[in-house]
Amino acid sequence: MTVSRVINNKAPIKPETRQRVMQVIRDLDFEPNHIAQSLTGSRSYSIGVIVVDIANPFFAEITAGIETVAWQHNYNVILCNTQEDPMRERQVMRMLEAKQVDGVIVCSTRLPDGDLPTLLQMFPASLLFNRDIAAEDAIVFMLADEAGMVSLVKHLVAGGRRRLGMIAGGSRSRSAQRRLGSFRKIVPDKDPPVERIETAHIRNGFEAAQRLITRRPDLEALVCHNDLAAIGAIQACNTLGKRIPDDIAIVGCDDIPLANLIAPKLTTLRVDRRALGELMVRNLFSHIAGERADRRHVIRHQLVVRESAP
Amino acid sequence: MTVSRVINNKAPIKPETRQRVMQVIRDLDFEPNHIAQSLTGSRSYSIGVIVVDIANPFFAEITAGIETVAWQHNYNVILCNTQEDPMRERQVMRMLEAKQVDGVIVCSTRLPDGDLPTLLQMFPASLLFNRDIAAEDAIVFMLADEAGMVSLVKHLVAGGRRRLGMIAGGSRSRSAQRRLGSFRKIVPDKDPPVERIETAHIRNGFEAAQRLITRRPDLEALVCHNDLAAIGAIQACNTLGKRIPDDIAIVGCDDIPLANLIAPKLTTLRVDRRALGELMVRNLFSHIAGERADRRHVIRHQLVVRESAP
DNA sequence: TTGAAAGCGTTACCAA
DNA sequence: TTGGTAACGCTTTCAA
Repeated sequence: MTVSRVINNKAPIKPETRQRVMQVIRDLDFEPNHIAQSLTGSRSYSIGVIVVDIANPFFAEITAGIETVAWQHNYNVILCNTQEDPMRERQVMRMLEAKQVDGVIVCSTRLPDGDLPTLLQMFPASLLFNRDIAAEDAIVFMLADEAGMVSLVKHLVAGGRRRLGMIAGGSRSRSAQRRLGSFRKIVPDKDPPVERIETAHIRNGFEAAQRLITRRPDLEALVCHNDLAAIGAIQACNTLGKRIPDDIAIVGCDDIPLANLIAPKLTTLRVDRRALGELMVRNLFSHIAGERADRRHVIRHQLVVRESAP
Repeated sequence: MTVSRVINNKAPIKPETRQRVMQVIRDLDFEPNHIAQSLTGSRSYSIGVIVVDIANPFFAEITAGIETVAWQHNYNVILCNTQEDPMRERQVMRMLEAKQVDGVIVCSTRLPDGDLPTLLQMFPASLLFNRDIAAEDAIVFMLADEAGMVSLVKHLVAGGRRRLGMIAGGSRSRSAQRRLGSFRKIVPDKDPPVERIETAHIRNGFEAAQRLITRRPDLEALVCHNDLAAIGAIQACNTLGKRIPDDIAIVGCDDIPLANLIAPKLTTLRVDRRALGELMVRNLFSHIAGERADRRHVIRHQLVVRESAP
């Protein structure tokens, strides 16, 4: 008991006793058993991080940020990769409950709206990234997709470009819906040409751009769902003999490393993933600590102007 | 007790009792408490994965492989990012011990040889990736850097190239030492030109290649420590007016996504990171299960021939 | 200021 | 085939 008090820095302890205990702890190389600590019901000092794909650099960097801060708070991270499988996500949550985690961060959940509240309330605290839902106590972090699109289009229009087209993302992706919706709303043209691609990869971006430009050779700019699609679009322009940015401007989203390496360098939107991860855990922890902070957070992209749309 | 037996599928249980218990478990939505299970001393059903940088796609993909198989075995992964800090690595291990993990996988440890055995023996099972050490019970997975270099050089020589140079990695990196050593040993030239770069990034590769080519304009091929350096070298060749692969061939290592996107596409060495991760946990698990499998494993790269050195 | 007793949810062991 | 009891290593509560 006395030892427990020393370890947890709890009064009252006579300074001399404390010293003596500390010495023995050192001598014995004693490390308190977290498992037993958790069992007594207080804290497990671990949080669950659920991501759809840890091999995706976007989530890997967020996770890196999360882990850094978690470690500073003496917490560890139980990493769960769902591989986009809602079933798996559900199982993972049950497992995290059994492991008594003090909180979860769920990135881009694939679970239906209806299931989320019930599942999340198994945890003392929960945070959803990239999924807006009116869950009772969940913290929500959203990317400001609409605002990002606004800054992109404003930048293009300010550069004197009027006829814009878009290569939009998959119809089931919510962020794709938000970006496309916002694009349609603010673009000068009332009925802008749009091509949807189910997966936003280079190949699809290439083909979509070819179709778009062939259909509307007078396009002055192409807004792409993400950088990969934009890189495909750049290749399509090369193939079709369109000069970038003189004939047509190209913008993407994400600022992947390649965006700054390709020629021409890509104008795009960036969000500091690592900082985002750090911010999210901090929020989760203050929630765990019972502080009632804001529950809804909107993270804005930063416009990165490069050669493809100066 | 009876419930425990049902959960763990242990005899003897009357089938009818089993059914009755199962039903109640379903009705109550009962999930056994892993924490308590761990405390009784059996298994914690979690393993620690220690990586120097989870934001590095190389480790992120290995981790993805590990997580997949761990999940199949009902295990979870406690992810620890050491950020190349040996101190942190030591602390992380103590923490994992306190968490009673059943095993650890340590990727590219930065700890000195002397400390490793003591630290690793805290765990029921341990696996080292990319660090060869004669630790008692640790499993060791090594990349066959030497063999990879051999296949690279053989390929270049078979293409009729004799005068090879190398952009080698940092002097403190063991894999850089192995690759450079192997290069020197098998290259036709007895004293080949070599430039070392401390961090193998594009910028450094660019500069090193410029120096190398300026010093030895007759070079027929450049072997680079990794793909990033190789991409820098490609840019340097463009700057200096050297045509690839006609004037000079370039090869890298790693097969990062960019290697297949850049022009010319890069000839390089690949290792299937995800499969490697899966292989490693499988090994760890059979070790945990007490099966005495091989303890030392060498993973060979695969030569990927592309345009930069056909 | 210290420590004895009870309890956290499970499993090992043994008795019924 | 079943279930009572002790034990895992800690913290909470209460008494000394």
